Amino acid sequence: MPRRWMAGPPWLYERLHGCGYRYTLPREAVLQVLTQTPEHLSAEDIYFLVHARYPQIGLTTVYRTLDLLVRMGIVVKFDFGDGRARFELAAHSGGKSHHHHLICTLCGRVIDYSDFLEKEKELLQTTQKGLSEKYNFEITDHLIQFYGKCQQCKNAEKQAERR
Amino acid sequence: MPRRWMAGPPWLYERLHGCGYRYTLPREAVLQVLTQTPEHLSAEDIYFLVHARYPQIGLTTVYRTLDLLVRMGIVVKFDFGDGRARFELAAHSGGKSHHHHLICTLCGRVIDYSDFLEKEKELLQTTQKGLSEKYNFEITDHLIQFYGKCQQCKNAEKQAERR
DNA sequence: TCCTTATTGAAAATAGTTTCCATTTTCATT
DNA sequence: AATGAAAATGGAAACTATTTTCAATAAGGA
Ligand SMILES: [Mn+2]
Ligand SMILES: [Mn+2]
Ligand SMILES: [Zn+2]
Ligand SMILES: [Zn+2]
Repeated sequence: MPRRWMAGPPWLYERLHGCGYRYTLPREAVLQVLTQTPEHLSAEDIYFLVHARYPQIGLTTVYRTLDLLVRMGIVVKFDFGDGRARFELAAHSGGKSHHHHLICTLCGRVIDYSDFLEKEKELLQTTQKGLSEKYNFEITDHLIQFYGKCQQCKNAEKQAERR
Repeated sequence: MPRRWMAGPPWLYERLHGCGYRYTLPREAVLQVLTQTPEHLSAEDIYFLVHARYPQIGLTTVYRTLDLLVRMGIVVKFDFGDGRARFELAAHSGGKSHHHHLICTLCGRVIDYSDFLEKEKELLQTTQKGLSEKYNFEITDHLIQFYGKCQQCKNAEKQAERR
């Protein structure tokens, strides 16, 4: 494995070492892919992109690396309901800032949105406070997703009707 | 297969026939299990419960039946992130009324809650309207879930610390 | 009752992810 | 720079929830 020291973001080395982990090429490569694409990549997507430059890196290691990065809070894992996990760089690690997702149930397209976050935050605070009091449940995370039909699929549907 | 006609709710027969489907023992049995347990059962859970009374009914059929009931809107399918789907009777079919879920990330326990629904509805309406205008996305469904630590797991944690 | 067709059950297939384990690599210590 | 203990890797095999296949069976209209 070629040793190209610290071609990745400098904080990665610090971050890994701070947690007692080692700085390795697969970790750098996976993070690089996540940094360069704003899309919601699956483990396999990431594997292909990593593999294009570093053919020796295996799918297993990509899975392991993603798991590590998620546990370290550098990467966020999503489930859009199509049976494969999706990964996105966390906001504070250079990813897109706080947002939620619109998911087309017809074509699987995912749209990031960050409108109405103030209103959302309001609900979340009220709800979190109320629920933690009522159920003594300590809320650490939340998931808000909208499902529906995207513009493209609506158009395609109209086309089909017209014929 | 013993024929015990319509031991299930009378509307099931109508509902199935209305859609061109047949009234069968597996369909009745699966629905019965879902009616009798308010929990969030997996397909396998349901299979075991169905199987206890009707050993000839197979897991495949349980999956198929659940899929059918979900498509008909009689049953709702959830994903709590543990890799297996969960099923719950839809509100208008005799299930619990509209609610969301608190999920303990330590023990997997799921708590139903239906507080703050007014505030939630408010957010949903604002968001749905705004997003459908901005992205021309037609929202048909939403998912709101909270993750965290349940009371029992918090207590267990304290116990562990104390020793 | 008869006949068409939907439904079923068992086995095999699928697909994403995880585990196993022998080999390689990292990096703190010499 | 060399050493060595521990961490990390990659490929194969295992795992697990779910789906597909297909021959046999059952539902229900005629
Ligand atoms: Mn996103
Ligand atoms: Mn519920
Ligand atoms: Zn679409
Ligand atoms: Zn718990």
